[in-house]
Formats: sequence, C-alpha cells, structure tokens
Amino acid sequence: MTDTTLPEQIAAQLRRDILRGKLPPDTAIKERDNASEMGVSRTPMREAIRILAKEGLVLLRPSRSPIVARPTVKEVYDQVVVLLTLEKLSGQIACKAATTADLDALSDIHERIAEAYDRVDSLDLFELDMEFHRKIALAAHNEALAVTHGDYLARLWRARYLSATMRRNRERVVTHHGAIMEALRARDPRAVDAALDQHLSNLAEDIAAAIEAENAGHQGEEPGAAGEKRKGDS
Amino acid sequence: MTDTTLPEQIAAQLRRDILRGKLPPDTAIKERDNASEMGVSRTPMREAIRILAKEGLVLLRPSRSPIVARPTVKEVYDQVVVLLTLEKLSGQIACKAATTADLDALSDIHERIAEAYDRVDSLDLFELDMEFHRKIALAAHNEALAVTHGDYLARLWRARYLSATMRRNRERVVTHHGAIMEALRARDPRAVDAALDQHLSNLAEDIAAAIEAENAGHQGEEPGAAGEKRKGDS
DNA sequence: GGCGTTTTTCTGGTATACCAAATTCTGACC
DNA sequence: GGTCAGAATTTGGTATACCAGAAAAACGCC
Repeated sequence: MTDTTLPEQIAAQLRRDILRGKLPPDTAIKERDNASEMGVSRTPMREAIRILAKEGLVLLRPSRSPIVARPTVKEVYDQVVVLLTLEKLSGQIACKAATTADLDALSDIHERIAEAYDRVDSLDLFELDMEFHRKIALAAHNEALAVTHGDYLARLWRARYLSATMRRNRERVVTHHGAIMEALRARDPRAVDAALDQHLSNLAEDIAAAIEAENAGHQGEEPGAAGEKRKGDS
Repeated sequence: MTDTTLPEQIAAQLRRDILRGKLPPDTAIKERDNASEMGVSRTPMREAIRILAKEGLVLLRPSRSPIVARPTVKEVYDQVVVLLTLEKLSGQIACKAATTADLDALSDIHERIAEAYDRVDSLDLFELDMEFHRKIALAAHNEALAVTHGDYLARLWRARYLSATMRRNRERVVTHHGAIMEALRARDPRAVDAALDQHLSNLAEDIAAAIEAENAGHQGEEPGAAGEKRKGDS
C-alpha cells in the first residue's frame, strides 16, 4: 500500500514496460538515461531498479548496466515449485485460519475473473489472477508467508503473462479457481492441496512452454559469451 | 563472497550491532547520524538500511526514522513455519538432486559444529549453524529456493541467536543435525522430512520462549548502548 | 593487415546540497 | 493552568555534481 512513493511509481512503470515487451530481455537499464527520460533524478530511479532487481525482473551486475532478466526455463520452473509450495502451505493454514470475510473476498475475485476473462487486456486480467492467488496467501493470516508468496507472484508475473498471452485457458483457469475455492470453503486440507497442485502444475507446464518459445526465438547472445556480438558481418 | 560493496559492508556492520544488542529494538536508525558516525555518506547508508529492512531487521516507516524491529512472537513463529516449509522442500528435492559433494560439505559443517559447540562465541556458532541449514537448501540445486531460504535464515538470525544464547542445546542440535544428514545420505524423503520437522519444531518453541522473555521485560531497555551491564538485581 | 596498448568515454558508486513533511516545543489566549 | 496554534528543528526524500573503474575504440607498432 501507500504506493504513492516515487520509486514505487517508477518501478511500476518500468515493470509494465518490461511485461508489455517494450523493454525486452537483455535490454540495458541505464539509470542515467532512464531517469532523465522519465523526468526524475537518478536517486529514485536507482531505488526503483533495486526494487525490480529484488523481484527478479532485472539483473544487477557489478560495474555494469543492469539488464532486463532473461530467465531460463529451469529458473522459472524452480520458482514455480517454490510458489506452489508456499501456496499449498497457505491453503493448509487457511483451512483453519481463514475468516468468512477472507473467503468472500476470494469468491468476489473469482467471479470478477470469470466475468471479465474474455473481455479485458491480458495484463489487467493478470492482475486479477494475481489478486486471487494473493488472497489465498492472505487467508492464512501469516504475514511473512503472504509477503514471500507475493514476491514470487511478482517474479513470475512476466512468465505467467507470456503463458497467458500465448494461450488463454478460460475453462481451466476458472474451473481450477472454483475448485480451490470450494475446497477452502469446505476447509478440507487435502482437497485444497490437490486443487492447488493441479492448478499450478498445469501453470508450470504452460510457463515452461512460453519461456522456451521466447528463448528459442532470439537465438543470438547467451549467458557466458563475453564479446560475441555482431562480429563477422562486415 | 566477493561482494565487498560498501552498502553490504555497512549492512553487515549494522546487522552485527543489532544482533549483539548494541542496537536494541525500537532504536532509531537515523541515516544522517549513522552515516557521519561511520564515516560514509547518506547514500550507501540509505541502501544498507533498505537491505536490513528487506531482511526484516529494521522497520521502515513513512516519514519517520527507521527503527530496529521488535518482532512479536507470532511474527517470528510465522517465519519459522515458512522456514520449516522451505527447508523441508529443500530436503525433499535434495534427496534426488544432491551430489556427494553437497553431502560431504554438509558433513564437514556438521563436524565443525559438533567440535566447536562448547568453545566458540554464540554468534560465531550461529554462523556455522546457519551454514549447515544453508547447505541443505543449496543441495536442492534450486536457486530461488536457496535464496529465499537464506533470506529467512537471515531474518531469524536474531531470534535464533537469542534462543541459542539463553540455552544452548548441544545434544539436541548435534543429534538433530546428525539425523538430518543420515536421512539425506540415505536419500529417504520421509526420513528427511521427519528429521527436519523435529529439529525446527523444537527450534520454534525455543525461539518463542526467547522472544517472549525479551519482550516481557523490554520496559527496561537501554541496558547500555555499548556494553551489557547486568544492572538489574543485586 | 593484425594485434596490443593507450586513451577516451560511458556507467555506476559516492558525496553533498536542497526541499518538503512531520513532530515537537513554546508562547499566547481562553 | 490547560490547550491549541504557529514556528523552528529534525529527518527522510530528491536532485546534482564528482569520482573511479571498466569497456570500447582508435592509434601505433610489429
């Protein structure tokens, strides 16, 4: 909350640019240029970059320009594993700790997603989906868990955005969300576990496919190569 | 670790001060004063404070001096729950992914702890213990998991340090670590799960007791900013 | 003509000066 | 004497100027 802080605003703007593809992977984020371009100073821009670095969207290198991260399939998959674990933990705790208000809020988001799925922009839809998952973590009433879970959600934003853009699975998403909700309302830990497992396992596959597709496309520079750029095309 | 970056150094220094009690909870960290006191500028001090804030050691308030965090019992307990979950996940994955080199490194730390337990300073011992748990996460070869797990380890440093200082449990710690190691060597997921569960559940109790004890008598804070003086009774 | 060295430049790191908001102290009025 | 308002001080937020290290380009030597 209190997202009126300047570095947060800058970070949000950059985040959208990255997610929308305006700043593709490997793009250098020069704090000086970006700062003057956005009409702010280097100091808040610097902090904004750190925020994005913490989220894993940009990669900080010593004595080098930060660049937009190009996560490997394994990295993303590993992150999904952690996200799945955290969300399952949230579900388990939520079976005991969730209030009816929590569950109602979850239902509300669920219905908004079902209603808006075919209508809104992918990115906006994504914020809704993220809100749904965030509410699950919130329902556990464990702040540390909610924060860390939220961090992973943010980190996986781009990957999930890619997967969601390349093939929207309305039925699957809505059905899965419904199953999760039902299990939570029944306060049945095993059912929650199963529902989350299925939902996020499918997500992992989609994301892996999306990342593979994206990385297959650029085929140019890869990690490890020092100066292997446009050499030899004269 | 080659991260000799200035903000990291400052953060490390402040971290030790906080853990050692030189900066007790609720102490204001005025970036201006601290900066000039340590002979650096506000900029790196500012970043250092952000690092500690991310670790949960200090609390950032809008338009107010950051203060050393005084976590409640519930907050710490919640964090232990997450740590336990992450470490159990690490153990599960490590049963398949760990190399013999990983396990050997773990054994090495284990023996160093057993050998040094009654000899070294609590804080130094703690870094060893932390290294043991970090190695477990490392053995899963999942970077995101290792990083997040490491974050929680760092966040719980102070609480674990308090608990370890107030009552050292040599037998328990060494025995538990041994059990974890054996289970990992056997690559038996269930045994690993049980061993970690037992170890960290006990830890949770100890930590809760330590935090409660500290918060119970926190009205008499300021037992000496630079040195610990037992000026209570007698 | 190729390769090594030097110089130039670009970039992030650090220090400092300025600004705005908030808290607190003080003084006046009720 | 208590309380509220205003001014000054404190403190974090922001902008900018300076510095050091590294990459790249250009020049010169082999």
